Amino acid sequence: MPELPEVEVVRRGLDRWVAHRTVADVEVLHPRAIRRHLAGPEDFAHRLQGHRMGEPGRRGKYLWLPVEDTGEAVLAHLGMSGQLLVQPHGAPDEKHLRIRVRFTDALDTELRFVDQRTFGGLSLHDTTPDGLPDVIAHIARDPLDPLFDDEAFHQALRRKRTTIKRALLDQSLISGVGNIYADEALWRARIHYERPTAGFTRPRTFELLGHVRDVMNAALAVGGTSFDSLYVNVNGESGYFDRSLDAYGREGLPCRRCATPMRRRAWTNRSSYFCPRCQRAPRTSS
DNA sequence: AAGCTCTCCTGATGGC
DNA sequence: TGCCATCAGGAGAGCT
Repeated sequence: MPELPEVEVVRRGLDRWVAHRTVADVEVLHPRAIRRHLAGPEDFAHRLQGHRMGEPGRRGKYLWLPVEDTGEAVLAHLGMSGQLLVQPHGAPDEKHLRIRVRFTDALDTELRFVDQRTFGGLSLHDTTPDGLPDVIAHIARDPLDPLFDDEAFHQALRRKRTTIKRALLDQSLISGVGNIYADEALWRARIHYERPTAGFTRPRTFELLGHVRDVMNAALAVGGTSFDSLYVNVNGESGYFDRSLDAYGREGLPCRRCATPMRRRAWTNRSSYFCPRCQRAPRTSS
């Protein structure tokens, strides 16, 4: 599941293989992949044709390619299973190929959006003066953004009447964190996912943010190492980081700190993985 | 009105 | 073997 580190690896791939190329034509093979572009597939293709792509940006799990001369940007979200692949023209179509972008240059590669579960998609939007696509103005800065405000995040936690994992997944408070990295950071910080945010002390918040950044940087270090290999990491896979996970998916396996069997709990139509000894439940929850 | 639940989608997997 | 249920989950719509 692509979260911030995986999306950042994709952004680097786009920067290397797609930036500064001019679009020749766009083929939309599945309408759902373009549903956030309300004007439809023909409009999407027409607005890109003949225009040069700028350098890709990212905020949280969103990434975008500016269109150099129109003030618009192609916004991409990978959803659960989306991939952006740079492939040779002759490569066979992937089973779940949704959108193909060809370029005018002589490089023998095209950009492909492939997505099995079609939660992701591409769309075109105007950009705000700071270059952000206008539809993601509500998405908070992510923890790897130098302008992320730790103190403001702490104050927001104090104001909320919710629990910490919900807050970590709330993209308007902090972006880029999904189910996997939330569980990983909480395990590292020894915090139970149902702990109320209102009781967080400043040191506790700052420590948690440190763990969020550490686990994301560790994933980037692994997934980002080979992004210059054309067909490997331009695609949103997390590289080999899944071998390094301490919490996610480890139900029944010994906690890497205290050897207590890890647990999985149903939580908001998904799962939370945690160590029942290192991450004690708050009194209010059972 | 903030906070929570529901829904979209497809393929892998497991039970009977 | 076939059929149905379950699970994976990001994010926004919609409900309370």
